[in-house]
Amino acid sequence: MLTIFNTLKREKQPFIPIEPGKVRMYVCGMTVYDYCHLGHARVMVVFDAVYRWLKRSGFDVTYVRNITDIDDKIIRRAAENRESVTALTDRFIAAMRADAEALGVLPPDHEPRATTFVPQMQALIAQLEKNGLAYRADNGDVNYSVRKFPGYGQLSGKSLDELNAGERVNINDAKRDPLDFVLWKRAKPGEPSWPSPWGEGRPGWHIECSAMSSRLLGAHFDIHGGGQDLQFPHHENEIAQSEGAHGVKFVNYWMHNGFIRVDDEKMSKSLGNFFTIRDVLKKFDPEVVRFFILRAHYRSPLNYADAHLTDARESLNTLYFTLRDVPPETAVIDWNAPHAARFQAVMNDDFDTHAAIALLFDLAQEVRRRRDARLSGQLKALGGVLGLLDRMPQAYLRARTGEEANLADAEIEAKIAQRLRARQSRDFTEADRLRDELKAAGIVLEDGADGTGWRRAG
RNA sequence: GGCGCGAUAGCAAAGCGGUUAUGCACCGGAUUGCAAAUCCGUGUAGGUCGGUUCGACUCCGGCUCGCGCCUCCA
Repeated sequence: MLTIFNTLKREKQPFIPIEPGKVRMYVCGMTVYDYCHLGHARVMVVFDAVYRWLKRSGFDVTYVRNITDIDDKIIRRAAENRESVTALTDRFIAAMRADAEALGVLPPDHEPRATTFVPQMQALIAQLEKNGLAYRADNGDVNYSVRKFPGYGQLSGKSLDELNAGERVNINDAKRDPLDFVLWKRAKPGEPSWPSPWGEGRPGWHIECSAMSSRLLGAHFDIHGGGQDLQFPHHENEIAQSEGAHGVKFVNYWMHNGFIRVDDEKMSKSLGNFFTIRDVLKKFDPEVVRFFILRAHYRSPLNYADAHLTDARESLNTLYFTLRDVPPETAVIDWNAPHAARFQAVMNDDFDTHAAIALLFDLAQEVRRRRDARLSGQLKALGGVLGLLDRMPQAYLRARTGEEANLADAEIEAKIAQRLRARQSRDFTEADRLRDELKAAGIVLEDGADGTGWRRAG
């Protein structure tokens, strides 16, 4: 039985799909005005693991991860770059997909772009207006009236009065309540805009997700995910919009992943302390990054540092050493076998990939001790459930990471052959010198019964 | 100011009212020409002060420190 920690209830609950056997899941994706950073990597990888596990559990899953391709920052960045909004967003969408693919993130079933759902957003705004929840402000914007929606604050556990008491709420005369948010923004000269009953303009950010989710998944669906920072106000606003317009419950299970941190602070664009995925991939194998993310609990904060990635790399190496030394026989999972049964139990406990990976290490040690090729197949297959250990061990261990200068395979083989001759004539000084020379170049040699193997230290 | 989360060994990071978490690093031994990988073995925990309990890292409360949200942010 699968349980999910539901942010709305602040506790783990048994997962009961709306329609038996089917899961409809929506995750807030990226605003595409720059390259994705590790925080974005975490959302993609965490919910990829959720998506994979739901499918593996036999559910027919429809997974939607949206793309915000119109907003203030996009418009500003396009102007700075002297390129069109479309050229900018197309470029960064392509980059995002390349990053996702590198990290082993499966494409969602739908990746809707906000700009292709403007009519649906307008229909939703019209419905909100009809339901008395939206009003036209003096500045030409259409705003949502949070006071008119009774459940406002249920997700974030905040009451409107508590929020209003806060010191940091912006004062905006056009809003009846400081927490009212924009549904439709009146166009400024030179900005992209769409005609509407409220004049030329563009959609507010929050309405995008309500429109895309209801169109692709229905007014009421199972799981909605995203980063913790979206809990308030974005997800709170989505609830207000969707429930306010459709009059039915919006989402059954809300899931939020923890932040990536740098020096114990949130990694974010506004703080400027972010590392892009592609920068990190210059130094580390993408599978190491995926492993690094999945071995933490998805709701915990995760500190980023090169030393921690190095730690993750050494750790993942151990699993690949096991697969290298005890080649897997078959990769079919026997879910009744002890490790697989426990793996299933921990994954069913709110997608505990951390515990699942700990189990992989228990299993790996047993594989090595018993040199059991069938058990090794279990290891590879269970890793595969998490999107790990899919490569041939040698390919992983010899993979060149990023841009670092490194010896060509042929040069390495030549040095090894040279060292072999030295060893055969028992010139160990020369042999060790050659080995040290390779080691300095990041190549580790391993003398075995059937010759000398090598790998990159990474 | 309001609301919420956390504090675990050298580092990273989990679950759990009583029984080895796990990984990396370290130390001793085996193996190896020496290494690498592997195996065997040892050690290092639970911020602080109280409470509940036969028993608390685990439950409750105070304190200290750190973090997040309240503003665009995954």
